[in-house]
Amino acid sequence: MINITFPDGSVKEYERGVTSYDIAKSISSRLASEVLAATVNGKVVEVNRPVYEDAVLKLHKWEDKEAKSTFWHSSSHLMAEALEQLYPGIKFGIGPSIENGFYYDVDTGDRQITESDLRDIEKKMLELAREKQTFSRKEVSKEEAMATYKEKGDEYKCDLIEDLKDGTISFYTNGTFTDLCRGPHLADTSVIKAIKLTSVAGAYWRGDEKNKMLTRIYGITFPQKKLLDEYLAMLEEAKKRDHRKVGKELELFAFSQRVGQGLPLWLPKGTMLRERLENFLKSVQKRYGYLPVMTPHIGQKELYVTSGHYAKYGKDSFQPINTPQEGEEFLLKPMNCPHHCEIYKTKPRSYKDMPLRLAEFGTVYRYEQSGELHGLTRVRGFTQDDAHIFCRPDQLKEEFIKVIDIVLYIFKTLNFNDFTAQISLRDKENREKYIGSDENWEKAEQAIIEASKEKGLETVVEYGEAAFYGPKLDFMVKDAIGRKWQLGTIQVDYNLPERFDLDYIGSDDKKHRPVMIHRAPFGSMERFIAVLIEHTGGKFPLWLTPEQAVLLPISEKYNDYAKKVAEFLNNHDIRASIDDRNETIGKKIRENELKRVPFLLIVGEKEADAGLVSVRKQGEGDVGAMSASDFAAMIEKEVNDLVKG
RNA sequence: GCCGAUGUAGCUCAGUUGGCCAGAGCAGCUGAUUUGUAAUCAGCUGGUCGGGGGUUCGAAUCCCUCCAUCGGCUCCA
Repeated sequence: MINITFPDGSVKEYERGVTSYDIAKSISSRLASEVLAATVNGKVVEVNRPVYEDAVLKLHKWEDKEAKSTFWHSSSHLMAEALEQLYPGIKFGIGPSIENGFYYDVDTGDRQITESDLRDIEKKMLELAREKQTFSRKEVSKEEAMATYKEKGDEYKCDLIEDLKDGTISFYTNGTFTDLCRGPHLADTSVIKAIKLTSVAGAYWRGDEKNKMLTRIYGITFPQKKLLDEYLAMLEEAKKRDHRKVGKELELFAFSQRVGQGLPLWLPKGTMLRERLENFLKSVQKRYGYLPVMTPHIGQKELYVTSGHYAKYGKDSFQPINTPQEGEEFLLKPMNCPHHCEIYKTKPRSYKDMPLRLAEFGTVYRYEQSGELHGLTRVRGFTQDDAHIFCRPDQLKEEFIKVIDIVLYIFKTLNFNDFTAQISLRDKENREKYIGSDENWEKAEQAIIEASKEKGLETVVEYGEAAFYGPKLDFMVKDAIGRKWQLGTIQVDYNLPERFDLDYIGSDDKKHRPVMIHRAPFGSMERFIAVLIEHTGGKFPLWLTPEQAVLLPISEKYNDYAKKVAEFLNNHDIRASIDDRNETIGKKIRENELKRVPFLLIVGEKEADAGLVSVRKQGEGDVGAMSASDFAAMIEKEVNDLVKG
């Protein structure tokens, strides 16, 4: 007999070799039918795997992420089986579960799978799922595994086996399909009730663009049809918040083929919103002792040769601008730091001047790959809310902490609660990719880790994600459909001060090298606003929104009264306009609601006589009549509360 | 850059297997209406069917090419 410990701490005795399924059944048959995977002594396994020793057990139903990943991983095997039957001779790469579903990378040879084929594959999968195919596990030797795939002619699997250790290799078989796989899997395929293959895409084998491109088929499955419908409905809802769609509807920004790919045009309303954000950050930065600077949009090639960026990105970027002068070359600036370094050098600096914090909303240009451009989140011309902090090495951590404070304050004010903080360090194996001394890297990495810890930031550490000149702390936020984007960034740099030969005179009257921190709390205005749009669905906080209130006269007779009220509100710094079109009040309300105006002020005979406005609040409807000055006071208070937060 | 898809009026979309001057709704303009909390009515204007080339008696529709957009991959100073 063995002892099984449950999550609530209770312990029960079972026969040696009992399966998680049996255990679930001993509790209730309903539970047994819902259990998809189990964690036994910290390892996720299939429910039909026998347990031979005392164990801590957790049974996973659909709600658990362990169950979902098992479910989706098994679904990818099911899809592979369907593909193999529909396209004999197809070769397989990898087929993992992902955050929402699964994919499988396949090499279809001469044939091509396109989106129109997905329905047939889904149908085949459902057919196979209904067969109640079991997933059976078989441990194999490396030699045997290799032989199997050599015979099958599947070079991708051979490539994978190459990297595996003998004795850790297993095959899983469901129906006619056998796959090299660590598992775990579902007990059988019958629980897969709803299937949606979502898209086909190209993906390089092993993520390396030098390798062959395989066909990646994405899909998602559910144990109930209802769950799939809900998922699809949720995606539809998310698409309505897409910043590209909302940006067009609200006339915030636009693109023009003639201006060029990835070069946004800011429309009046978008520009005003952006200016408000800039002013907000400027006022915060003023409190934190930043000094504003401005630098040109171009710089001599020599500037970037000095910074090292030319060697690294020169070929893959916008090419130099030539002048009538023979041999003279300028580059569009891809970042502001070199210019700021030159500002640092305009006069001798003392240790007493440190830290020096130079801030600029600097517009930069980067030739991003055409396939990578995406709305406002990935563009070729954008404005960084940039600043460079030049400080003494002993001030590094403190300065870093202050920057974290600014980022957190901004996120809080704008209600970005769901972010992740990522510390990006060097790739442990490939240290030659980075420039700068080992010692400086070590110091910088430690400073970031310690500063984050002191601020109580929950962080994830990613190795190999650092910039080539230094480690960084990034703040990532998800967009409407779950894609992660980097917003705020804080980066330590020992490299540029070296390259630009920056120094300051210390208290010992000797020259010392300052440390540099690059930081941008928003990241870029473009990307930040894109994410802000998707988070709010275009219903911006009152202090940011382009139009805070629109006056809606019931008929032309009340236009004059509306004008008077609007003037009064404008004098109180409230952004109010009049919709004096010759339309019904119903239509004006509808259209201004669709424009996400927070307050609609309806004025007709009653209001004009009593000197009031009838207030209709976004999302709440009619909230009653009040005087214009009461309304102004209400707005003023709400704005102040939001910004001071 | 790579794989796949898409591109018809300012916007959202119809347009059957190639075949009469390419359609609708919204927006815009003109007029009527003077309105009480999510679409008043009528008329009019608007399209080199993404650009270029080809096949054909005939192309929005088929083929080639370029551009842009969308979903991924790679990249992201």
